[in-house]
Amino acid sequence: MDGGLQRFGFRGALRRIFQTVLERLSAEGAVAIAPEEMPALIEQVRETADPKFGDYSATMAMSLAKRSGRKPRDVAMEMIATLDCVAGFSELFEKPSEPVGPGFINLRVRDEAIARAVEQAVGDPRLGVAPVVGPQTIVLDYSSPNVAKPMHVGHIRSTVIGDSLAKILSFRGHRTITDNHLGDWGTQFGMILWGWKHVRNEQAFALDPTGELGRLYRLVRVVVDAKPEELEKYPEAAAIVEKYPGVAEAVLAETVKLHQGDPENIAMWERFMPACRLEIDRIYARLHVSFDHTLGESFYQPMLQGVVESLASKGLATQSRGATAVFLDGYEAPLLIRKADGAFLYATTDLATIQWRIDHWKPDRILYVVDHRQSQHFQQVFATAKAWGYGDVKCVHVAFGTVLGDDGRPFKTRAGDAVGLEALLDEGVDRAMQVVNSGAESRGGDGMNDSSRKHVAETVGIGAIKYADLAQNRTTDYVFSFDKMLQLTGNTAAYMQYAVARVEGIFAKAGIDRELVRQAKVPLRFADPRERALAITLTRFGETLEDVEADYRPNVLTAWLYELAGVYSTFYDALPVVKAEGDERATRLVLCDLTGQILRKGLEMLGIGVVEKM
RNA sequence: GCGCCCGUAGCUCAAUUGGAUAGAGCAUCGGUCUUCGGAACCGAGGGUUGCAGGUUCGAGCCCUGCCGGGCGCACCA
Repeated sequence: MDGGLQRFGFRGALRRIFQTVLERLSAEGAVAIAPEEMPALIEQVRETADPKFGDYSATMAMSLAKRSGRKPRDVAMEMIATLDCVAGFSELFEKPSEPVGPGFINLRVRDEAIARAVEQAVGDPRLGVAPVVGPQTIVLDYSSPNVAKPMHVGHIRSTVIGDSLAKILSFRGHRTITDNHLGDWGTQFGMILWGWKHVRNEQAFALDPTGELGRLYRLVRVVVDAKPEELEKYPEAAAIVEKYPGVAEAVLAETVKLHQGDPENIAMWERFMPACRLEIDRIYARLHVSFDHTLGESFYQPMLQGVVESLASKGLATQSRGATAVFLDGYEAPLLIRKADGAFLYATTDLATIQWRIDHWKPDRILYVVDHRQSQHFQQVFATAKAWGYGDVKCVHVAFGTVLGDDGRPFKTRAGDAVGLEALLDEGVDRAMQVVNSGAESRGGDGMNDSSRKHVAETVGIGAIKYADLAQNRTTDYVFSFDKMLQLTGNTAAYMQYAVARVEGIFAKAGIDRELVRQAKVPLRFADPRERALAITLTRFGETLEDVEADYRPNVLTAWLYELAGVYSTFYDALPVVKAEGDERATRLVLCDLTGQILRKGLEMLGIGVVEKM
């Protein structure tokens, strides 16, 4: 017996132990606890803020004491007395003598239990991470670029965060379905259609299809949206306004025709789409991001009429000012699902998408990794879906902030356009190459040839861009800075990639077979506190992933990996590994190997590559 | 006007969702070591968490009111 360690990890096992303790206290009438309160209470078992308090602490005695009118320390004392009686407790933890302060119960994991956990993890494909209790089917909707316009810096967050969450949830044991909900059917396509019909450049299209489509999109958008004074800056657009009065209406009319199946517009759409798809696929390939499905807005087009009719038949949708609208309590503006001119809106598509996903995939959850500016939209869509009868699925808007430039303003080029994603990746790789070269020079050359340097620069450059985004709490805006993200110290991709190369380099350099290290089955002993500190950190990988899922925040994982790298550095700096002997050497080699495996796996789940030499 | 989000060290960010002395990196200053990959390690200074109240054993986190910033609010996505 391992006290449930392999199924739940230390924290999970301890939470179950405390649940038993609380149930017993409740049954004895010491404190009344309703079953539905239990999850929140046992979550009060967590890692200590400071190692001097032990490894885990439980704080629920203090809140429970208040309601039962007893002294917090008395309740804590009673809980401590009960701990012994719970199966598995004494195998894993040392018994605390008494509560600390107002009623903290501090717990220390037995060294032997840590050793067993590390021994088990080092040869385990899951690295000791317990699979989630109660796996679910989770749809992740992310990236979702608009195919009519080039991908820009704004798409990086959704793509990178979504990709990472999918990998993490999947490793946890959930069934994940990733779906790229392409914007391939909206008004922006009406702009391209109108532009193509009136001001196209066939030659340019033949050479660079998406370049020409992008030009048309930008041009027509200016024509439609720009204020008179802005038009002065765009003579070409001004000329079009002059020549074609009523362009705005004409653009919308093209969209309506597309939506109603006009053969000419459909044919153009079908002609343009392949080039648009190739363009974005090239970027995904470079980011190493892929999707299980790419069902764009157009996929749901045949269902939209039915969505509106269904909502109307249930009395949810009504006619208002010529449009079809869903009025919801608590919102001033209704959710519009059909325009007065007959065209459908993205709310309509979003509702059809929920319906389709539920019908075909039966998900427990749908996550939308989308810009925070759309939070009201999603609130209304989710509320409408629920009223419509699709309330069983848990829809979550995983929102994130805006990418800002060094000046704190939204990240734009000097001309005021959004920064193209591809150019951004190129610059990141170029700068990484400079870092790689200067590092090689300072060491007097390192034997890397051009192609391997190129590979390292690509891995480090792309990794830096992704990591900088993932390392930041997604809810806040973030300042994009190449200088910061490419630093070699601190919480950056390069530092983490270097950490992996350094850890794993030990084995190659010393000619040690890692498989033998894993299979040696030598009982681990921790003679030095730095060995123990590293070992217990290694056992918390699963807890970290659990916490990532709780709030869909990859930065929880980056922070923990960085902490692990730091704990490892302290260990490695102070204690010889290869030069050690006997059990000491065996113990330290296992710790190094597992550190390398976990850092590598962690970066993999962030979508970040590693290199052997850098 | 209504609604949502944000305000933490000089700068960029954390803070286990109400827990213990608010932590990192950069920058500044000091120290270690005959390099198992020094792109290292150890340490110091630096904070009235925008302001003022409130709730309680305990508040950066919850409530109220201000100040400052961002975003959204009927036919774009």
